[in-house]
Amino acid sequence: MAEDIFKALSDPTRRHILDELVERDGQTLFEICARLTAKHGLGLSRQAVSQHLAVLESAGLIHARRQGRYKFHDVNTEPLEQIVTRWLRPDTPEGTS
Amino acid sequence: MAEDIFKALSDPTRRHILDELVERDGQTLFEICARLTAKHGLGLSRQAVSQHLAVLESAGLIHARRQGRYKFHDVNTEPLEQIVTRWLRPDTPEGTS
DNA sequence: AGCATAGGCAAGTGAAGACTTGCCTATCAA
DNA sequence: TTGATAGGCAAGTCTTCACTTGCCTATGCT
Repeated sequence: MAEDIFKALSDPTRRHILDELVERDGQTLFEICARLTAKHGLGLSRQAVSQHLAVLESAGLIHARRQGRYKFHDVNTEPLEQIVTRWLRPDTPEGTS
Repeated sequence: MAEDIFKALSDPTRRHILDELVERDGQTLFEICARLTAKHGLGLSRQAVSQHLAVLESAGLIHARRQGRYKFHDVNTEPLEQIVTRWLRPDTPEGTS
């Protein structure tokens, strides 16, 4: 479960999606598709991005909230702190910002 | 080049190798093999570990120094700071510990 | 010299995963 | 209620990658 975040980060497209959501939170699938194409030159199908979002969500890196026919995606960078406490600052008592 | 660190971190064995080297720096290939088997229950061939070390080195996460017939491996966690500045603390002026 | 140790190179196999295609469901507006 | 929009599901393809196997080089010891 905690190991899923590394699998999630291993794909460049998923990292671009994270970049995109950090810059502008709460985007829908179609918005993310459009911005990936426009800003990063990635010609991806909607399904491809949808699957990437599923991976990111199961890793806990984003959270999706449904609202009508829209589904908004919010980032959650908190799981990334594991990387810091695992290798960068191993002696940190697990809860220090 | 900077993106290689994510590919390097995507494999569980490579993460265990990092754990091992953070705990005890400067190990040889055979030492790492032995400790992966003993402490993590991984039955890997020497080549497998060697290839993992190559990936970690090309990602800049470890540095190898040859000495006689031994080759010692040292960790370098500095590339991991990119993850922090990319998503966790994006406004950090790129050089603040 | 000869043998053992420490490591490297390269081709082959098998599985994981990124992406597509085609079809289906749900919400909203006219 | 019809049509358009936003999203989901389930194969199928094709590439990447982890690992093995077999052989080769280099250093050190006796």
